[in-house]
Amino acid sequence: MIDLELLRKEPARVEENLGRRRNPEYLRLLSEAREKDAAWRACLLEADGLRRKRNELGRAIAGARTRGDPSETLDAEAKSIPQSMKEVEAREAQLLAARDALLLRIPNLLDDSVPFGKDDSENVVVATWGEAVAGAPGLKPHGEILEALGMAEFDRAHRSSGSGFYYLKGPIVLVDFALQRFALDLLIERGFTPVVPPYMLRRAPYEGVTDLADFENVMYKVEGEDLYLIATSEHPLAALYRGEILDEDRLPIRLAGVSTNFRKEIGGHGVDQKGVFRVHQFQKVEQFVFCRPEQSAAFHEELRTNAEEVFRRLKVPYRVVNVCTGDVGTVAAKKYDIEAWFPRQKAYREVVSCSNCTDYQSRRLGIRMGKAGRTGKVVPHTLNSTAVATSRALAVILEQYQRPDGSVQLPEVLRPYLGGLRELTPVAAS
RNA sequence: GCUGAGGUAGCCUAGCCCGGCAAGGCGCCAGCCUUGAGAGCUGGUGGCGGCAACGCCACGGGAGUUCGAAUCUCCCCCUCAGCGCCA
Repeated sequence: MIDLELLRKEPARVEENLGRRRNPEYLRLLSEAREKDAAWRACLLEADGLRRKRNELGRAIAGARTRGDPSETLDAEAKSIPQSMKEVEAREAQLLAARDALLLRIPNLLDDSVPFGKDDSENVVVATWGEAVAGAPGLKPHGEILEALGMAEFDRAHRSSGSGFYYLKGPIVLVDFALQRFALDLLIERGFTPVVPPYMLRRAPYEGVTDLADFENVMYKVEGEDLYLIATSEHPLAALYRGEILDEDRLPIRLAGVSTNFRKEIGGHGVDQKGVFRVHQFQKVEQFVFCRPEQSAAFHEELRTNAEEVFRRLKVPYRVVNVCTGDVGTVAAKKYDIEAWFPRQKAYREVVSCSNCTDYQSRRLGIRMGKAGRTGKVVPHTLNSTAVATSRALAVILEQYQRPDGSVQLPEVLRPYLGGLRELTPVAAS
């Protein structure tokens, strides 16, 4: 949620910023929210006046009765108030609810450094690492390799659970866990506290962390319960301190979330329909930070550096893009994507998303910061970034490290976590 | 799932039976005192609206009764404890 005070004081600035998202709907929401706010304030004044009168009369009646001198005139006058109050108070509540509902649908304000553009084709490359070398002609898609190795069941998973699901079997499971542990150790070394969060959240906290449209498009809802399966551990981590005042002396808070993530909508189908690149369920180690407002730009770079380090150590070439205004999403003020080089597809594809959400999530979640024992009005900033999503990392490793004979070498950096396993070779079919 | 106890300001608590301006403590801030810190003493302390004077609001949420609800009635939510079930 954007800052209401800012909207009142500098509406032109807010409007200009929202305009950069090139969606006229947002400007409409904005002007409507301003109208409702003004109407609400006028209505509040009116209601306050009535309440004042009621309180004064109430006190007069109580006083008269204490003196043993009840007044019928006062009683009669007091009786006439509730009727008019009912109407005004209903209008006031309705205006406030309408304003807040509008505010919840307005996206975050964009950072000035976000490039202007219509969609992901206009994202701006800000860094590249490693050499993007096209793979040999015989390279197989990662899903085919997994099946050939006997380490995945796609057809059976599609029958048991539907498309977008998979069984991983055998040594590839160890690689999945190794990736998570490798990323987690790297983050712990850099001051992050590992966290296994709830994999389901109630609706109210969930509305604090995400775009309302996600509820229909992205999230799985548990039938008969007020619970949603998490789409990323970012969400329960953001909700961890909902409604609390963070002690500013204990900021920043660096958390490393480890979870399975569930997503209903998984995007278009392409070359790698069979595989783990786009799936309804995957493991991820996530970076999350609560910090002072003035620090968030620096932390955004820190999270990006950590994520880059994961892929450098895996020796997977990548590039970093500054995601443009049309592609940045509702919650983020600025977002970097890291795109790994897939040598068979001869393309860079997204493996990491790294966002500075500024005060948007904190404000929706009612999180403030302050000194111990005092109430804070300052709203802390939140940031999140993938460290590693194993589905995507496995996909790129299976392409990058594939050998002509169909076996797959494993990244050296994972060896401490693999108990002597150095390569993937076919296992007996079952 | 059953039974019980609860939800009051940044935190902890009283008030509820019996309706009439929400009391106290901790913490925090300021002043006094002190070589300094602490202690002690005094005052202050949340949100919203308003240029301001000031007003209103705030007792989990909603509805009702009433001139007036933390307090009475109804519905709902959440937390904790015990029991049950369970990897």
